[in-house]
Amino acid sequence: MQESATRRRASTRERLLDAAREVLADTGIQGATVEQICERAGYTRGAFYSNYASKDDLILDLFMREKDRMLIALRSAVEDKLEGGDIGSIAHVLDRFVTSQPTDRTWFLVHQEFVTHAVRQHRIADVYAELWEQTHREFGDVIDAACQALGRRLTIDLRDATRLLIAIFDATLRDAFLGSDADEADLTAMREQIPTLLLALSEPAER
Amino acid sequence: MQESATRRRASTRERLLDAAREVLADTGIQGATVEQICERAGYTRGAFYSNYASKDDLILDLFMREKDRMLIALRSAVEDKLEGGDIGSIAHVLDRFVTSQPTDRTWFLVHQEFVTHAVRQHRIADVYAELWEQTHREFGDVIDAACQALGRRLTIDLRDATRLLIAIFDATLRDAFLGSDADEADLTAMREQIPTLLLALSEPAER
DNA sequence: CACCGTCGATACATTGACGTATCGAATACA
DNA sequence: TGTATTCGATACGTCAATGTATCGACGGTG
Repeated sequence: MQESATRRRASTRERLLDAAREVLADTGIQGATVEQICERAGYTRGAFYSNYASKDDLILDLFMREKDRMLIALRSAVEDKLEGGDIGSIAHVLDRFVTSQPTDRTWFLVHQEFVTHAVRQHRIADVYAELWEQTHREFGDVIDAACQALGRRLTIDLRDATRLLIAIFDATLRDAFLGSDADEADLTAMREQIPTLLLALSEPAER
Repeated sequence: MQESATRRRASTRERLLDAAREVLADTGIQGATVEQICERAGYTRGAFYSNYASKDDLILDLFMREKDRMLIALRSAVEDKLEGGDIGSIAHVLDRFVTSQPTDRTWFLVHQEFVTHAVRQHRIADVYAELWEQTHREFGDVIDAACQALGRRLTIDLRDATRLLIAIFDATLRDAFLGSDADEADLTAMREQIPTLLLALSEPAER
């Protein structure tokens, strides 16, 4: 059977992708060399070229894996938050949702590269577009549900509200890592702002 | 005199920086080669090494020039808008201010590189910090003045409001360039949102 | 247990980017 | 106009990264 062979193959690919993620955060896509990636993964370049045709090939694979992982995490976070039924304050819902997102330096840098690369290359842009659309949908659902649970209705378009919150989230991460060399972003300020903002942008729902 | 000599020198540096800006937008900091930059500037590598010790050296110079240019443009835009005395609606003030900022693809990509680089390298981070702080101050002044002129008072911290608007601005650019390969970002949606947002986040000032 | 195929390591040739050293030309100054 | 200096071009050596080709080892299979 080729099962075991391909399983081994899948395993080394995982290790290569994990290593690529780290190296990429350190030195950027262009700065990362195949050798660095292999070294960190515990392989030599032979293993690499046995699995990927080029660095670009691996990058694309990494992007797709990142996208899938993010969406899975996002979706499970949404389900955790929404299906509990026991929704507390609007602060709690969004707060726990937001803090369930990865906020570490490596993640930020990888996705920063992701965006930049996507703006330049159309092949990547397609992958990103799907991630983007799904993220919007899931995030929008949470906001929507939170408002309903609190008996409020947005005074602006749900889509705009979603974009707004995502924008705040991204800017907060960026500012955090620009301002300090901590490994985790400090989100306390944002966690206070978001509920305030949502209250300001909604009104009691007529019933 | 050495005046003319240094003037010539300054001129080639300008051309090198202009070229670097474009190449950098195309291929990123790491991807850009000294040769590419020189070629686009109409020089050979000899001219480069006569002016800069390394690519990093030039990058730092470019960042400082970009920073200075941005702040000058920002400041003159603020003066234009505020000293007219004839402030129309809140939409007009912020609208004209926001649209006075550069919103082209090259600009976006260069500053995307800028941020990513600053997160990784502390020397760059210092330059960025100054840009960031000044931008905040200028932008905050505009918001403040706009509110006063309209007889409204923010219900949230001015600093938070500023961060909010900048976050929207940045996210709008990013989304625009991710979504299409246009050379100029479409800002119409944002230009409608911002006044709405500011109204929602302020109340009539007691007088 | 022996065979076969896959996977990863090693060695090699090639490319291209870098930085230096040297040369020629343009420009300033007497 | 002659001379000195500065700036940019050319040519070179060096080094690092790439991709390929080959070899050995390990694992599945009859």
